[in-house]
Amino acid sequence: MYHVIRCSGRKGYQRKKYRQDVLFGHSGPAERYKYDSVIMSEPDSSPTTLAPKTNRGELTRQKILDAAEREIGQKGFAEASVSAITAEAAVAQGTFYLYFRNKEDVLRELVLRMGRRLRRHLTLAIADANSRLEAERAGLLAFLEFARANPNLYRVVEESQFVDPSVYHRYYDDFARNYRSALIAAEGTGEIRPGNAEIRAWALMGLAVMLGHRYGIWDTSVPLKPIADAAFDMIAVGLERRDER
Amino acid sequence: MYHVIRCSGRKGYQRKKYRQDVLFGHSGPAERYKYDSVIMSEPDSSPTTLAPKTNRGELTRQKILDAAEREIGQKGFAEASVSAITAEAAVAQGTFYLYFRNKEDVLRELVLRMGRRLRRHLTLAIADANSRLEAERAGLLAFLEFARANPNLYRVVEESQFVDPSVYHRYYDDFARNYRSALIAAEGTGEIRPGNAEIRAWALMGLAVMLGHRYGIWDTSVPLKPIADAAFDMIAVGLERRDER
DNA sequence: TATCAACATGACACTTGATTCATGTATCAT
DNA sequence: ATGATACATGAATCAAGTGTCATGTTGATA
Repeated sequence: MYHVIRCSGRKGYQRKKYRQDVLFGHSGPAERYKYDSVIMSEPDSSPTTLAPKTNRGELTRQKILDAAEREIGQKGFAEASVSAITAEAAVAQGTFYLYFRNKEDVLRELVLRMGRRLRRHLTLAIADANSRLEAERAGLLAFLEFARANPNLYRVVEESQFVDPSVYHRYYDDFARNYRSALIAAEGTGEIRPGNAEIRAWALMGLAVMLGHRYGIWDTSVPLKPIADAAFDMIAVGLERRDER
Repeated sequence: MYHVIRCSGRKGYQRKKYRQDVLFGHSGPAERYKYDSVIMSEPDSSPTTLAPKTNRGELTRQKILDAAEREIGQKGFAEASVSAITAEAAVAQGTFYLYFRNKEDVLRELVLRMGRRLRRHLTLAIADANSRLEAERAGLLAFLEFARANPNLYRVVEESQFVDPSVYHRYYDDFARNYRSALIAAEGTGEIRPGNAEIRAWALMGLAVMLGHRYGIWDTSVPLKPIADAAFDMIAVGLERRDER
């Protein structure tokens, strides 16, 4: 014996404001939702009630994530609606909220995904470089190739800057930290000239990001190898004319 | 003798979709709204009916633009509402639509404003450099200073990428073109090593943009001179260790 | 001081789309 | 089978703004 009334008494419906201060107004602990742990590691350990507990659930979650990557990557965060994402994923709207608290949440997750995939890609590409400079050249090329192959993820990361600056910063900070260490190590072995590794790391990232945008996303026709080589040449040798002698 | 009826018969209300294909669905000529002409020049010559025709109008327009710069710069495009902008500008909501067709329009205008101001700033900063490399160093520092002094405009430009990719591209393309010319000229005089000027230009812009974000916007406390110097050192001399003798 | 563009106002009609929730369906251990 | 738990559904709700328009107000010009 049950009631046939559907969706009548609402209750505390209250739209959350996107971004800024009171990001997730109510739940205190949710604030730390897996950031500190997962960003550098592989497996997903979610402390909230949102993580799927079965294989079926994980599959659905991935379907939604994939759909979101395409939708947000192509239309942008604002234009990509949850309904479009769920339609694309072939699940009901409500299913979305089984795995994500809101649209921001998927975006955050996608930034992490990008971080993991890119890191893996770069690690492989650099694996058999014999020097830092060689790694630099290979890494740059690999980055450009990754950008061209994953324009959606690429855009998602850039857009995260405006949706949740903190993930965006964390994303770059992570890469910067690693980069910096690598440069310092290379200084130590005398492979490169001593210099400010921190600033060099950010400068090199910026260089890669812009070229990735310009030649990976924007202009997808030109071959990437010459681009990487030309940029590498500047990085390695500098603009200054070397005196003949 | 007039009627007291207010706002009754609506009519063809029809929300426009932001961005993409049918950017401004109805009016054909509006499509070309001043892009080709104004982007590089100073004065505002607007072919539509939106341009103010009196001094009073121009003043109001500027008030709105200033308010929009702050609102969009701080809250981001999505969060910045037209009503908040007009409130900040101390004008009525309807006044907004006297000068701009929609929120996108102001953003576009702000990107142009950024372009003009930055160009002027850089031109002045570079004015008395005696070589391309000196100009490079001075320009980089000036850029970082500009970014730190104009965080709102800086963010607006970055966000334009997702609101109207074409203005964003035009913005960078303009700078790239100039930059490229300067590099080619410097090659000609033997001030710098020959190389791919196009790619160098984009690489250098990317480097500046990232450092501007990192040390101009994100971390506003560190002094900028050392940053510019360190980055310049890498640009000029390169990472490669120079063999002694 | 009459006239008329240009400028300004602000209430509100109208959409959009995020989020919730009452209800259903798989799946699996016992 | 039974029950429990996880997963899934999608119609309904409702806050948030955008863009419009009927009506005032300014101020320059004749």
